[in-house]
Amino acid sequence: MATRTKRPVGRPPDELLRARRRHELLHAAIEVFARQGYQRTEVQQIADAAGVAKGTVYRYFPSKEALFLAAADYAMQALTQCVDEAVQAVEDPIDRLRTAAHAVADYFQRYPERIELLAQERAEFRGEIPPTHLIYRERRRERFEATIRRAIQQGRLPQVRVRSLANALYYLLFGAILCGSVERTPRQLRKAVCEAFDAVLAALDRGQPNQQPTG
Amino acid sequence: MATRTKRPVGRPPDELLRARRRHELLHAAIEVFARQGYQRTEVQQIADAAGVAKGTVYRYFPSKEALFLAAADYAMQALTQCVDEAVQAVEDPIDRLRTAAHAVADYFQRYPERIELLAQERAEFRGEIPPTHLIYRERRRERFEATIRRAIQQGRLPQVRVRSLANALYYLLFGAILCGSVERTPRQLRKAVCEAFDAVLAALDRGQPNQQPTG
Amino acid sequence: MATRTKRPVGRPPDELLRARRRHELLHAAIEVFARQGYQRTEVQQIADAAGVAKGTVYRYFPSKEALFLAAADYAMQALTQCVDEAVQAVEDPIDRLRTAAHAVADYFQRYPERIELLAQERAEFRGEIPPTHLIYRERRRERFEATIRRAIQQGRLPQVRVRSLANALYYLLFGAILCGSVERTPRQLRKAVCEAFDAVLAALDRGQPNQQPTG
Amino acid sequence: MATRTKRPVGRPPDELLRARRRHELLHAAIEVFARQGYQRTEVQQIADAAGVAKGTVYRYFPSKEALFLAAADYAMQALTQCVDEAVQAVEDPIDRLRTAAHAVADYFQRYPERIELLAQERAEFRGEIPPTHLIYRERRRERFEATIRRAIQQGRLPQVRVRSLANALYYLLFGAILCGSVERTPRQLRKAVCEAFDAVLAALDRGQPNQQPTG
DNA sequence: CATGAATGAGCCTTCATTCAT
DNA sequence: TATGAATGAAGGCTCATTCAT
Repeated sequence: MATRTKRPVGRPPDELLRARRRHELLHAAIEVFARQGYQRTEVQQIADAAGVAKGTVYRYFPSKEALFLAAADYAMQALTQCVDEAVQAVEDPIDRLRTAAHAVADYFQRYPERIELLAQERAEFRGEIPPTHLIYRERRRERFEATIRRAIQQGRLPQVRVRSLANALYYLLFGAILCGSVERTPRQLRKAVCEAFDAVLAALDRGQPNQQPTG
Repeated sequence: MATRTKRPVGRPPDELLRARRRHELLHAAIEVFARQGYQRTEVQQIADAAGVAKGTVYRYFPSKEALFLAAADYAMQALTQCVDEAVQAVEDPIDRLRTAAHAVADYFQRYPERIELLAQERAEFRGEIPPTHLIYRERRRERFEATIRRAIQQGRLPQVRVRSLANALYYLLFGAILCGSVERTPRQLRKAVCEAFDAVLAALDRGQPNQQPTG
Repeated sequence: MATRTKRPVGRPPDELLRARRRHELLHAAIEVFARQGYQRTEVQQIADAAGVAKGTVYRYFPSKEALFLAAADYAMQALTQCVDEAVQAVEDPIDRLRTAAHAVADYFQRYPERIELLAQERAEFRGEIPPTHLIYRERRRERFEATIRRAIQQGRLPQVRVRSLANALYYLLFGAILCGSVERTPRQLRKAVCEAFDAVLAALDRGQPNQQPTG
Repeated sequence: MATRTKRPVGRPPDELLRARRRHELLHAAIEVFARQGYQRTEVQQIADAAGVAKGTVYRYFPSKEALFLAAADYAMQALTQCVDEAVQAVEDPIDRLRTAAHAVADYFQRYPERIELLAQERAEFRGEIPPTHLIYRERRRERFEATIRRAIQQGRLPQVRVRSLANALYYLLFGAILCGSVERTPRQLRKAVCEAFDAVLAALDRGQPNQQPTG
């Protein structure tokens, strides 16, 4: 009944507006969740930060929890993208590893709050959902291990199990980010992460000198 | 009202009782906080787990927060002790490092819940207090770096900055514990942590083969 | 934006459209309010049921409350009409009473949800407005009591106060509808209402057998 | 662990206190729910009326809904008791019926608000739970129908189906209470209910004059 | 000292209503 | 005129903390 012309032929403007606002909300959420923690954050504060009414938040995300997880996912996706771009043109496997690590360090120097999202996610939702960062790790694992395998084949890295070494480097990076962000400025964080990673990489590397210090 | 244990003339038993109950409360707190997370845990649940009334909890700890921090501190202290004991008799520096790492892995295999305490502490109280584990790290840093320095002097580890290498190994261990505990049994966790650490250590090590596999 | 039915020169069609839509909204409202209750019903649901946008509802009714009351009134008006039509040609006073009661039963067998409207109206708006059904009762009271008076004069009903008997029969019918609708199918409801009313009527009736069982 | 002497031997005081407060809460709930309706009532208002904090309400009833239903049940139980007591010593079946109806009228003259509870219950929770008053009706049905059967056997009531007549009288009473409470004082309500019931009873009654007007 | 009933601030979520397009 | 995105007041329920017994 009733002949309603829903969504006037071309609908982009609506969709775009909606996407933009969703984006704004995510950014506001990252900012506030990161600064105050999940539990200490009121949805009203995020609404304020985004310049909308509280009810509007719920038009875009069904719950505070969903908003948080979307924010965490957004942050991890952005990180992944940064790393992918940085690594893209790098051929030498050892360089690739270092470049990737430095891209991570750069990212968190630029968005230091987002580290907290990882920590929050783990603490609040452990058990219910697998941490976002581990999901993204799995998606990249194949490529990551291939790089390491190549480095070993080229005699650049010692002959240890690829999986173990890949895990170790991931753990090192992850631990450095989490620990390093405590009582450090973003700049110091970046330095600490790079130094730790580079130290191990340098120590592991045997030969063919084609690594230039980055940063 | 009938059989009430009125304070017996000598005070000591009271002191002992109080210490014992505090101990029980800490264990109950670790157990429940670790299983459910700080925010999702009600003080009543800890009281139940400890077999006391809720009010009693507040006779031993001024607040839920203080109880949590005391529990986290307790867990870290126990970990420190385990590592100290394990490392005590080991002379060879590389062995010392591996032994320490394995002691950490053993500890968290035995008390896997306690990993959550670290994560919770970071997420909930970041900014207000420095994480317990970093405090304990600082206390042991001197000794830790001394071990590494010795290994380098003996030519067992490559010549990179001690501080950087020490940090890197700490980050690696910390990251392995935190990441490794997700979707793994305590046994698998231990294996993953040891493998990652050993892989790096083996890769770093130059020479004098005196490492026996532990565990 | 392309094919928009701009107000055609003569206004009538618009008026008709408006009336039709108002009608559709009332039906949708009856349906949804009856099924879910006033408070549990969202205006959006009625808009959906009517196939219009939520804002449109407010172009026809100033508030949710007004919409509900209009719906209840509509239902009672339809009932009144049914009863009036059924009773129109019936001469014998006892038959008129029975016919009226059966018309009510028929109506609610056909629109069982509408019983809920009566219940809802009473519960939600008591005190603010007199229940619709009592308003309609007052309008018909004169005629109703005249019928009873006639039956008494004809010696068909015992000599009790007309007002009391009229009230009693109304209460009986009203109570039967409200109670009878619980855990009964519409068909069973009709049967229960008719049986109860007929039983009393038969018990009251003295003589001149001209009642045929209806339904 | 910990040898706690829970509930000091005799526990009456606690239990009594709890029962008393539960009682107070029920009365406050009846009062406020009846005056304002279920939805328009805030739990805080009931807490205020009972002189306790909001949290305390939730120590006695798990939810607003449960509180309401408990209140409705309480009111119906009290009604049942009043009727039982009034009817107890009455032998003559017609008298029993009238006495019961008058007891109901008396009860609602005394507690006119409680009528609203019945209306509210029906409106808010229809479908989820059977109305309290119908549950209590079922429990008394056997006795009620026995009385009517006896009256018929004694030739005091006409020979119509017992079940139908019992239902009819119940509906009449129920309808009278619900309709009669609108725009009437408690005193007028009582009068209207009694008159309507007595009118039908008088009209039905054949013979043996042993009914004295009550009230 | 231990208890656990009472407290009340706090917060997520809903949804009637508005209004720019 | 119809739309539906935005608004923000409202309220049920939780739970850390207190304190009379």
